[in-house]
Amino acid sequence: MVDTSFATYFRERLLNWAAEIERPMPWKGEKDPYLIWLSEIILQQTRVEQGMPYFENFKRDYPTVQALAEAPEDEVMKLWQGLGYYSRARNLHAAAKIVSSTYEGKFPADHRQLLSLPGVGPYTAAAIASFAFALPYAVVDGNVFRILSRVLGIDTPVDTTAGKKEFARIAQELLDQEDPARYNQAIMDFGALKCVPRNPDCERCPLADRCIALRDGLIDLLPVKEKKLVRKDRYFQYFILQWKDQVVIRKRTAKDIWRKLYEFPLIETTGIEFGGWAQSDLWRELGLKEAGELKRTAGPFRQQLTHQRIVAVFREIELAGPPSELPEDYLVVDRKNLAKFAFPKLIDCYLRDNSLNLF
DNA sequence: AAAGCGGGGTA
DNA sequence: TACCCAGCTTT
Repeated sequence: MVDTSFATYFRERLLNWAAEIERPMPWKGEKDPYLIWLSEIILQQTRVEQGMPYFENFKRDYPTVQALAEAPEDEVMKLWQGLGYYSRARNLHAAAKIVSSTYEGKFPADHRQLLSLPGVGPYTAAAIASFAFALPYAVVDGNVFRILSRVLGIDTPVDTTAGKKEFARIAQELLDQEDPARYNQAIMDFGALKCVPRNPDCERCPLADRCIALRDGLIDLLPVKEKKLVRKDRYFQYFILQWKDQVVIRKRTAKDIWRKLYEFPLIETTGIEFGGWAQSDLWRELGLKEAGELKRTAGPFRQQLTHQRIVAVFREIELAGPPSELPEDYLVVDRKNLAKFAFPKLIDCYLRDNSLNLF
């Protein structure tokens, strides 16, 4: 249980601080639940500056949830291109369809129903409930974990079930019931501007006089995370199979990175041994008797993802004519239409480098 | 409970 | 390089 007098102190200092600062954002003070939801999905694990242009683009192309629901999935993926965590785009589209049909285009003013939408978890449900409907649900995001663990000196790992539960309970107790939206906005602004991950501004912190971590010299040790990142290396060889102005691409459908984005035919190897590709099964699957004539190899390109390091080369190959077999998910497109498809950053970089003069 | 999922900013 | 960001879903 959080001490009542501490809760009062915390709220008051936080709200007073927030009243003094400015942090303009396109969705701040927004009342349309659709736009609030849209901004929250975009901002999941994404810094505000990075998400801002995407919010504007989605708002422009899909002014209403119905417009988004009616859009083709590939179009939504294309607009999301470059933002990462593409399941967000897929869930965004799916949720738009649900709201459009089941809820007649209106987001439910109910925390539990919000939580049931695909892509809406505890944080996002609380954000929509408070910002759109003034309901008393405290947001718990990375900022909140950091602030509460420091001020209260809690070393329970935040990336465990017990940690999530404990911090959620405390956050809910601290919430200002009078104006949940203002409070939620304030605590996230505070985490983003004042109680930042490294070198926080403790000298001018309104909570410094009661901050346990500051008193005990634990600022750099909190919050505690238990799991450490494991990173794996992957080696991709992409084949740009061309004849005239036609090129083969395919949609990624497996449960893997970049699902529902497009790429070129791919051979993945377990190591840097990039030879032997001419004998790959890929050519047989495409109904090609031989690998074709290699015109150029570009790369290696590297991309660092959170959990994977990708090393990729791009081999440009001239075919005499179209492949006789195109497996499911493969398609032939005109070179000038490539820009209509959503590609991972890695491939987008390659395409830009070559400014579409593939040969 | 643990793993998987992007891309970019910062120290 | 390592960590973090207005986290969620699947296994």
